[in-house]
Formats: sequence, C-alpha cells, structure tokens
Amino acid sequence: MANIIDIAKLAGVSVSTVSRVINNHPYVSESKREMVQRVIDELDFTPNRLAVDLIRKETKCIGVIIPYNNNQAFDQLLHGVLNRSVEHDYSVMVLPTKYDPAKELRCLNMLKNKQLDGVIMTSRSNDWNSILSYSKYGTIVACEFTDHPQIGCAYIDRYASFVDAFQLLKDKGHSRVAFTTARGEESSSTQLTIKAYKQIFGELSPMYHLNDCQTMDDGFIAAQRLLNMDSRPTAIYANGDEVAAGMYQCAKNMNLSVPEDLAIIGQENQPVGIGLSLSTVDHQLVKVGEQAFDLTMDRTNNKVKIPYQIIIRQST
Amino acid sequence: MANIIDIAKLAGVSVSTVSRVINNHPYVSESKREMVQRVIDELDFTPNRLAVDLIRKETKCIGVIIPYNNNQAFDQLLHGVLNRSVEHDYSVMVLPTKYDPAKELRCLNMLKNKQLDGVIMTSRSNDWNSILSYSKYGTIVACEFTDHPQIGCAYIDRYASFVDAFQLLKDKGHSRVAFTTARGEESSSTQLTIKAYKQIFGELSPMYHLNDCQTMDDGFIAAQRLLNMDSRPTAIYANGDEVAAGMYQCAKNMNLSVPEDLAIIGQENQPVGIGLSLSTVDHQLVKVGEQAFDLTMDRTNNKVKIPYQIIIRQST
DNA sequence: CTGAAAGCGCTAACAC
DNA sequence: GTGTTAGCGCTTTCAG
Repeated sequence: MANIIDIAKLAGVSVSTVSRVINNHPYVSESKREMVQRVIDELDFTPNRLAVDLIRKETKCIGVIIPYNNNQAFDQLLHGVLNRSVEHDYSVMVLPTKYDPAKELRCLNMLKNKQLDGVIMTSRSNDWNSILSYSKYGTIVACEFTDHPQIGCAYIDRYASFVDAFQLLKDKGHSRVAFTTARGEESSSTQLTIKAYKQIFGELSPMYHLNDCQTMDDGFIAAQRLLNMDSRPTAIYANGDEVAAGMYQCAKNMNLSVPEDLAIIGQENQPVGIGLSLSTVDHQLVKVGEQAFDLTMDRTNNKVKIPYQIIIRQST
Repeated sequence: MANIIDIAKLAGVSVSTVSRVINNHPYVSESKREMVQRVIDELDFTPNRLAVDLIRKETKCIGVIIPYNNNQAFDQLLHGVLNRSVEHDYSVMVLPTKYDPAKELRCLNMLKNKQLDGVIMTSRSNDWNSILSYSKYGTIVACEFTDHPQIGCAYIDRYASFVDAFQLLKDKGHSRVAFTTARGEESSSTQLTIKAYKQIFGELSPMYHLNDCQTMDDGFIAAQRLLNMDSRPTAIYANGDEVAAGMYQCAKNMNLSVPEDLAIIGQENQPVGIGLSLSTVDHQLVKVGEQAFDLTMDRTNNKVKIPYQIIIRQST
C-alpha cells in the first residue's frame, strides 16, 4: 500500500500538506487540496490506523471484559455497550476471561500497551488493588459498585434487589426458600445473595443454596436436588431466567404445579422467562452496559445506580 | 511510560538487545538477559502494542460483522468465534452495521488500514464485488456460501434446511402453511425461504409470508394477523425460536391448541424454544462461528458446510 | 552474541 | 499556506 510519502511525491507537495488534507485541516489552498485528494483517490489510499494511533496516543477502542462468552446476562451488558459505542464511533473488543485472574490482568494490560483507551469490567476476578494500578493507563469502569475514586461505576443495587425478591417470597407465605447462584462465595454477587437471604429469613440452611448454576440444565438438576429433599423448598429464587426455566421444567416433570407447589422467580427478564411466564427481577443490564459506555467517555468516574424492576408473572 | 530506549540505557545495552529479550530471542547472554529483565520489571515496562503491530504488520485481531447487536442468532455466531479466538490468543472486535452498506464498508476498511487481520461476515449488505476488493488486505470469511475463491465460507445449506422444514410440515398433512422472515427480499435468506416454499407447496400466497420479524413481540403480532385470516394457516415456520414463542403465546391467547390447531416450528434451538417445547431447526450457529474463526486462521478460503439438525418437540 | 542504524507510516511544532 | 524535520516506540537487517 502506498503511504503518505508516495502521495506527497505524486501530488508534488509535502507530507504535512497531505496530512492536512487527510485530517481536514484548514489553511490548505483549494488547488493543493484538490490535487492531493485526486492522488489519494487514484491510489485508493487509506491512512494506516496503527501509525495514526501510535502518534495520537488514542485508539478509539474500548474493551469489555466478560467471564463467559455464552451467557445471556453478559450478552445484555455487551449489547448495551455496543448500542452506545456505535453512536460514538468507538470500536469494542470483547474480552472473555473465564474468571481467570491472570487473563483478566492481561486484558487490563491492553490499556497499558496502548491497544485500548478504556475497559468495562462486567465481571472481576482480581482484588481492586491489582486493578487500580491499571487505571493510570486508561479509563476503567465497573459494573458493580466500588468506592475507589479512580473507577467509574454503572451498577445495580444487587443487595436491595435480592432483599426485595426474598421479601416478596416471604410475604407470599414462603418460609422454606432456596436459591441458586452462578458461582461460589468468591463471587460478591453470591455473598450479597446470602446476606440478603439471612436478612429476610434469619438462618440459611446450607442445603437451600446451590451454586455453579448457569444453564437451563443446571437449573433442572438443581431443582431435582432441591425438590427431592425431605423438607423441600416451596419457593426458589434462581440466578437467571434460564436457570429458572430449567427448574420449571423439573417441577412440571414431577407433577408439581407452579406456583402452588413451587414458586419460582428468575432474573434478567429473558425470553424464556417471558415465554414461560416466570416472575423475574430485571436488573436492566442493557441499560447498565449503556451507562458503562457513557462513563468511559466522560471520564468523571461517577457512580451511577441503575434501577431494577421486579416483574411479577405467573410463577409466584 | 518508559520505552525501549530507556530500558536499554538503564540496562547498559542496546535497544536491539532489549528487543531480543522481550521477544525471547536466542543468542542473548544470560547475564545481559537478566540485567535487562530486571530493569523491565523495575520500571514495570510493557511494549507498546501499536508500535509492535505497526512494524510487524499484524495485529492478531479480527473483526466480526453483525447487523444487530440484540439478536440471539448473531450472539451464537459471536460465541462460536470467541470460543476459538481465546484458544488462539486472538482478540475480536464486534462490528455492528445495522445492515448499512456504507458502515459495512467502513468495517472492511479496517483491514486496509491495518487495524484488523481478518473479518468474519455474519451478514452482508454489499454485493460481492465491493467486498472482494478488500480481500487483498486481509482474510475475509463469510457465514454464507459463495463461489469466490478469495472468500472462505462457513455456511449452512439454508435452502436444504428450509426445504426440509416445509416438507416436514407437508408430511404432517399441512397445506396452509405460513412463514416469517427477518427481512424482505433484499435478504438472501428470505429469497431462499420463498424458493424452498414454492418447491414444496408450489404456490405462495403473499399473505402467508410476513417479514420484519425479529422479536417475540413481532412473532405475536405476526401470528395475530395470520390467525385472524379467513383461511388461517395450520402451520407456521418462524424465523427464530423467539418469534415462534411469540406465535405460541398468541395461539394460546386465542385458545388454539398447539400443535392440533396450529403447528409451529422455529429456528436456532434457543432457550425459549426449549422451555416451550417448540420444534426447531438448529443451524448450529455456534459451530458456524467456530469454523469461521478457524478459516480466518488457515487462510485456505475453504468452503465448509455445517450440518443442521431438525429437532422435533411438541409444537409439530 | 551485540550494537548501529534504517525503517514502519504518520502527526505536529516550527520556520519561512 | 507550505515544507522541514523531529519524533511516536518498536523490529530487524547488517556488520562486527
């Protein structure tokens, strides 16, 4: 490919003039501008973006850290980010980590090596201290709350939402309530769920908490375990509508009616939940993603809380 | 941030030696290697990726062109791509186009400006001629079949799958069969569906084909129109399980039983279809995405057909 | 095994 | 208005 020097030579001008017309700078005579443009068109020239970014010290590209690449919840967040990034003419890189702290750090390092202007963390597998040291290389925004002034946050008050959901179940008269989580207690989301549970129900019998639930199948299996117990729960709060759907299937298989024999409430208002008319708490992850992107732009490191919504359908 | 020259000075060696240790080249004395490494660690130095890529003429980054960023089918494709890209230590950029040809061209231009080594086109809004001219700048692989030797293809035999689905319905005794598509006849997928329909049923009454269906709501509305007709269809082939789910809801609302009064078959084997036990034709889009990535690597421009599967559940 | 030097392709301060 | 030139930060011949 031709470079800017070739263009300059052919157009009979200097490289700066070429650069000026490429970047629409003023103070270029119309005649030269035309001349240069003609040569550019003739040679079908496109400026090398790497060279431009190298010198400009900016890539107009941000990364989105996600743990899995097959999880609806993270898709929703990503969609939110994409909604906004196209409007702002930014590119976005998807960075799956599988919750591997080392991999996550390598992603953050893309700020340091100048590949990325910012990164949005929809999940986190390192402690904040390790992460903070990267904030001097670019904008970091998290999809969870944190006090650190170097970090922007687009977050949901998960604790409140969990409390609400459990309260709802309690108000309906349930006392044997189980719940599932995606990960173990290394996850802050899991911790908050447990805390909220205890807040509402006091004790948490360990057998009422199952983790490592991600898919419909996981939900089915979890429900199997739960519903075969002697004092089986009368309500389950699932960590996602797909998981909830699996539970619903299982209950149906066992000839239990929902919500009479078993109440189910899911999360994230996903299609399968709508289809099965499952109640859900919608954390509005698309909005979270949109807000997260906006925060990478305005560099204020604001903390923005996104409201959640409980949607009551026929499973409670 | 320090650069390679700083490191060289502090370590008392030349920049080439520093470069050699960074890139694990042989022929560096252990003593110098250690010295350099110590300085690198001390200064917490990371090579600037833009500079490296600029000179190496390679970014280890590919782009995935998708039309919408809120469509499950394209999520599946993207997931497939990500599955493989992490294994190969490649980054991936998501490039939503909204089917805008100009935007699509700007994405392809990222090959020319050296930002991307390759791009996977899960959708296409330009004619092949416009696209082919970019293939000299990087690998282009399409998720549809094309003869062009410059293009790798990971594709499904959509025509065959449509024929199969319609045949299935015909075999079940349906003669009034309707179908929906995501777009109008500008889409090759729509064209193929129509062609397959005519192949099986001969005539296509225009009122049996509804387009612009994307979501569950779209499916609901489409079903409303279809089911309120005088000679209402006894079967509908939906262009996606979410759309099919909307139709299912509508049928239920009208007190029609599925499949007795209305057979429904969807596409892509999505959670909501599993939840509602809808029959579906699974085009295995995750595999398509995986294969597409593999094709960007091996540069053979092979044409790889991915088998589809029809999954019969209770809606047919 | 090591270093000097010539780039990669572009931008922008500076001088005219 | 326009051109000269010094970088941006790194890799890679080519000598030695």
